Amino acid sequence: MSWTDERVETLKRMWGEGQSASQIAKELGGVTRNAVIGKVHRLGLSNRVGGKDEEEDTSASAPAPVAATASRPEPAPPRPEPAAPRAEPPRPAAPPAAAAPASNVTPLPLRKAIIPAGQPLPPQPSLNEISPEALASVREVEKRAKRLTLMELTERTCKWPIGDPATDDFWFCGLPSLPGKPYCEAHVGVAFQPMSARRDRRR
DNA sequence: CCCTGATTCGC
DNA sequence: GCGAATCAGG
Repeated sequence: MSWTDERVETLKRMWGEGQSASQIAKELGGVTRNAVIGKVHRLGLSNRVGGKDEEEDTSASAPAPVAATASRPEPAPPRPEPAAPRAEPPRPAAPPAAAAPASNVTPLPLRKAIIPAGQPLPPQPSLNEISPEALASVREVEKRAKRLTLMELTERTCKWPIGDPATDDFWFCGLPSLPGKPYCEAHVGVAFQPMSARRDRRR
């Protein structure tokens, strides 16, 4: 893989959005995060500093403290080039157990899901299908959930959706997921149930 | 351990 | 220019 203009553009965009090098590498494919970081540096956009050239200070000149990975300034997106074909359609936010019962069937061939997850997100099981023990456990765990957003999920974070997707009261568990599983221990318990267990519990 | 970016240096 | 290896940290 080489750094085509398109790939560089994606790199710049994602880096500007505050995406991590590894996330960018996954998106691009064919490169490691090291390659991304290396390219970022070569492009000279490693640090988003306000001023231009910034030389080192040999003496004690209190420089403005630079926030590392914090604050995403996200200034007014300079949407220039009126002729540039933006081949990037609106990124469809993958609705897990979301609403939108409309005629589903995503028309867009969304290339790669935003969620770096392997498995699709299953619907929330009905409460009456969950064992009381597991339910209690889950509720306890959800108090400690890290409340991650979609973008913060990784292969090793629990992707169990919590809350109402239609409102702001929605996030993902985010606790450490079991190896090879998309959920943490507690949520695996309610996500993967033996058929027999579900039958017995059904009315 | 998981992750992050930064730097070096052989290619 | 490229990026794996390595470093330094959270």
